[in-house]
Order: sequence, then structure tokens, then C-alpha cells
Amino acid sequence: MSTTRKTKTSKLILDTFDHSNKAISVVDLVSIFKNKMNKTTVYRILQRLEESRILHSFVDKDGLKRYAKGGQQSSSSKNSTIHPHFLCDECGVSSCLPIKIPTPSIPNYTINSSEHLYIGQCGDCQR
Amino acid sequence: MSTTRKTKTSKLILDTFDHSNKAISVVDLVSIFKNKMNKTTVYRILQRLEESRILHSFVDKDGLKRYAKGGQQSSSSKNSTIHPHFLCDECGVSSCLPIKIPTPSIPNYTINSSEHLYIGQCGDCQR
DNA sequence: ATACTAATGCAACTTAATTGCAATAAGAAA
DNA sequence: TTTCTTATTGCAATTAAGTTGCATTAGTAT
Repeated sequence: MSTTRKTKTSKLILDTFDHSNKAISVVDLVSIFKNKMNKTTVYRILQRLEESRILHSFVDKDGLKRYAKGGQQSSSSKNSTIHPHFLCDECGVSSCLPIKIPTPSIPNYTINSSEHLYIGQCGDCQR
Repeated sequence: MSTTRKTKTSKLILDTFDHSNKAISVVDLVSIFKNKMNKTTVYRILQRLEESRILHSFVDKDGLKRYAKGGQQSSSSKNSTIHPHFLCDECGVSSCLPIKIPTPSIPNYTINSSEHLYIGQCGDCQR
């Protein structure tokens, strides 16, 4: 279905995520690769990588879209769990937290997915 | 410190939230009041009401800022809890969920605040 | 009623994200 | 290797959320 050609540009972006477990904002990626590819290309590559479940995305506290390695598991089964993300107040670095968050069942609501963002200080910024 | 004059415009906005427990996006509010006040005014009133802890805000799945009644409790104490928000896939209505979410403690991380958004179908949209 | 200044309106601006289209380059087939 | 198909890219223009500066207006304290 989704043909994914291994272009120079998409390889550059994939490499970035292969070497990092961080959740990187699209804005940062556009900036990082401003001499390597057009910003539209960055947006479209990320979109394709998400559709292929190679990356997943979320919107951070500031409304910026961030991408990170791996596909979020869908919450189709009842006892589904989804990992939360962390955003450091000080250095701005964001990462996936390797913990599981149970989805509560709430009367009258059907929950299909969820987003969890914790904000604070990461290990490096701890005083 | 923060002087808050009871202007016609801020009363209109406050009324909206008094009559609704929903989390309303700024974009919607600007649209609702487009004949009553300038969009800049909407933004500034909401900002003031949040500083006064009369409203609280969060960023939804689409990166849009939403406001709802009440001030989010800060997570200064250890066993702090914060309420999650719900966004209906179908009707787009969002609301505060009256449940408590415990903040996990994670080694090497200090958590100051968090955002929790559940997405699915609300009672009205359940088939 | 007067004075002080918070609050508003307006226009211009910033920035994230999207779109249309022509040009380019994967990579399958010949 | 060369040719062909079309996915992918670059570019420029556009959309939309949110912000800013400043002159004007209108709460409210005196």
C-alpha cells in the first residue's frame, strides 16, 4: 500500500531518530535540516513515517507537534496502555517515558486513545 | 495585584463558562463573539481569567488552546492529582473529567505538572 | 465630576502548518 | 544500462492561531 522510497532526505530524518530516543519537534527538525531539505519535505516525511508506524507524534504543551521513535499502540483492546511523554521545563528536551498508563473506564464515555504529558525537570536539569 | 475590571466583554465571556462545563477552544470563542468583541480582546480576557485562576487551559489534540471553568490545582504537594480532559471524536465537544489521576513518581524526574487528554466518544455520540 | 489607568479595537506581524504544481529522482521493468 | 512510471521534492503562496504596539475608550477610586 504505502510505498516508501528510501530517499536521501528520508534517510537523514530516520537516522536522527535512530540515534535518539527523544521526541523532537517538527520546528527543530526543520531547523536542523534547513540546508538539507525543504521544510515541506520534513513535514511530509514525518507524516509518512507516522503512517508507517515507524514514528509516533503528539502535541506538546506549547502546541508544537513532536515526533518520536516507534508506533503508539492503539487502544483497541480493553486493557490497553499507552506511554506518556515528558517535557523538561528547563532544557526543553522531551522523551517517551517507559511506563504504562492504564486507561480508566468512565461511565458513558468510550475512550479510543489518550495523550499524557508530564512537565518538570529531567535528570540532567535536576539541581 | 491583578486588577480585574468588570467590563462588558469579560462579563460575556464569564457568562459563557458559567453556563457550561465544557472546555471551549479560543477559536470557537472568537467566532462566538465576533460581533461583540475583537479577537485580541478574547485572547487577553482568557489570559487574565486564567491568571486569576477562574479558568484553566490546555492544548488539545489539534494544538488548539481550550479553556474551561476552574483553576487546575498545582502539583506542588507530593500526592497531587490533576483532572484529565476528554475530547469527543465525533461532536468535537470537550469537557473536564471529574476523576483524579495520581502523578506517578519516576526515578530521575521531577514532575511539576501534567496534562491528560482522553479521546473517544461522549455519551451523546455513543451509538 | 475628575483623574488615573486597565482594557479594548485595530492593523500589522509572527509562526506553524498546508496546498498546488512543476521538476526531480527512486527503483521496477525492459 | 536505459527507459518508464510515479513517488517524492522544492518552491512559492496560502491558511490559521496567536501576538504586539499603540491610540482610544471606559471602569472605578477619589
